[in-house]
Amino acid sequence: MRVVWAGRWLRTAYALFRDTPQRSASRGAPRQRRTQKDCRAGWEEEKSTDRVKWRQLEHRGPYFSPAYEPLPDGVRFFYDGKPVKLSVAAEEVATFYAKMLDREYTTKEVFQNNFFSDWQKEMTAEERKVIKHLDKCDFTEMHRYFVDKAAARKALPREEKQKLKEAAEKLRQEFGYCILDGHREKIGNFKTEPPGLFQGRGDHPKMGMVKRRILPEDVVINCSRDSKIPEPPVGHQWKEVRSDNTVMWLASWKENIQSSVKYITLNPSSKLKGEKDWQKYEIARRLKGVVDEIRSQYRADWKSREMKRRQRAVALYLIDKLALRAGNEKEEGEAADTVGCCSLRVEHIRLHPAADGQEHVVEFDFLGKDSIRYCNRVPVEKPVYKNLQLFMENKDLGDDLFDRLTTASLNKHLQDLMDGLTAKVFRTYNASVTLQEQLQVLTCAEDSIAAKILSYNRANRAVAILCNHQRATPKTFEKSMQNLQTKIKVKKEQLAEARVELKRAKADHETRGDGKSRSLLEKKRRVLEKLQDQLARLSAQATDKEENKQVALGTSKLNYLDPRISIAWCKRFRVPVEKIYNKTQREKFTWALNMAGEDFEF
DNA sequence: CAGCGGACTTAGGACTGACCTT
DNA sequence: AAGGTCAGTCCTAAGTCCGCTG
Repeated sequence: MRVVWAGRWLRTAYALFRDTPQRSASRGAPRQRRTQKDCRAGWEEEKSTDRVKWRQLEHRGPYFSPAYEPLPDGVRFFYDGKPVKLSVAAEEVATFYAKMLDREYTTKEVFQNNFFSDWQKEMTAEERKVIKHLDKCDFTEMHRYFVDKAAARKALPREEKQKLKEAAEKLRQEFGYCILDGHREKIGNFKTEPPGLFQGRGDHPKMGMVKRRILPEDVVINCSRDSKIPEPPVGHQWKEVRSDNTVMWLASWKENIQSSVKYITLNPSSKLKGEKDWQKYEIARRLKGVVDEIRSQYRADWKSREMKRRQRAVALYLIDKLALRAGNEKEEGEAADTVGCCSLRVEHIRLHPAADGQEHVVEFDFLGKDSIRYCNRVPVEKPVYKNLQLFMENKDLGDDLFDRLTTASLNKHLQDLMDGLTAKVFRTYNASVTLQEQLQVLTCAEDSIAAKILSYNRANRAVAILCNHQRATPKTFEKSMQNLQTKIKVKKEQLAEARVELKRAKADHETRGDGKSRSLLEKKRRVLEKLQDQLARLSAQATDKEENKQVALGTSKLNYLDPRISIAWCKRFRVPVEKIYNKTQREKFTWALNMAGEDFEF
């Protein structure tokens, strides 16, 4: 099987090269990842060509958040009604809290407890003796100070604002770029994360903990040996300088909340990131070629005698059909309680023999990534239903649904089915295929550009819904919807008026029949047409807005939809690509922009 | 050979600033 | 000038998956 797919891969790559002769020479196709088993003799070569990410890397290191500036004397903190002058360290942490005072987040008990306990660690022994309870602390004067400061900044005269802007631009020019293999590339995040209070999403056990300041002494620099090594800020030194060209990051440090590593990395517009993006979609396209076979296999496995195999087959069905995430295990108490497919628990599903006029309905209700709720009722094939029943037998609500399955074992199996296949590839594959199908179904060649864009957004929306990409209803939604409706109403009135005028002009022309009345008639006709056009555009906008209220389109557009599908669609239907992708998005998808002709098929 | 940490992708919300109206 | 609105940008948390290690 491997050999067959390698052949397919080469053909695909070749086809891509032909589309883009100008790029192929410099870029090269993404390389297929090979396992040692496949090609033992070629392994050394693979190591040098596949794992190596760059030959030259030079940059300025991260830009550090400015040192803490103590509050002016007039800004006081009160404990139990009395002003208390805090030590600098304790004051700094207090300002973190004070800045957030108006956020609902800070009222949560976990947040307050975590904050207070971490704050006490920064206090002097004296302060600890006095400051015993958070509810006796009064940060309002501090809070007001920061609010005023923000307002003052906003109210700055134009020239001052211009100066600030120029300073920021200078900083970006200085720190925001690196040289990678001779090319100047944008860096994604060139600043270290400033200290503050940790804000996890959902019910996070660590919310409110103090995220400490990052110093050069925490930072590992990664750059090429012969490059100009970045200078640490005066009086400081780097934790380490290394030259590891098998990784893409420029600098890293360990963060103190989860003790995970944070990185300074390239911007998505960079060549290296672009190549990886391309590679991701090529893997998804290879899945298209084998997905039928994989589907028949997991169907067969629903009847397997081996429980492990059955669970794997049912989980894979859910991942494929519902675009669920893999669902790695998480350490309890370290993060919010969220799940994906493999980590689903009995409490997260309910089985209905019949519901909504359909048979074998499974109701899902769980918190997924970012504690976004996944709530869905879906009819499934009977053997799936029966298997789920079986997996739930004699279990408690808190038990794992798939107790014999891990993401590692699932991915290992997938790897055997297709080189490079993992659970998340199904999401990419199904998202892209859905976009392509929906565009096909929804687009009318005769439509106006506005109507075509509405169709595009609808296709995009179908994917976002599949992937459960939600957003909070924008705070100004009601208001802005109302404004739009008013505009529509006004436009309708104008339209009615224009109709009357056209009629009048028509009658006038019929009686008079001269050139002047004709040109007036034509003019009225044009006005009417223009108004109709504007109304159609507004209505489309309103529909789009309403349907999009709680759906986030950006995530799928940026991460799941092969840009070549959209670009091909734009070319085929004469929609300017700028209507679909803004400047940043076009930069990210540069790799695809010239590659996809109008006949590109995912 | 599981468990863990590192590296990288995916994610939603906050913030910003350009543009428009009042 | 002030205030409102919105797209675009920034931010960093939270996933996935891999490779190393004991």
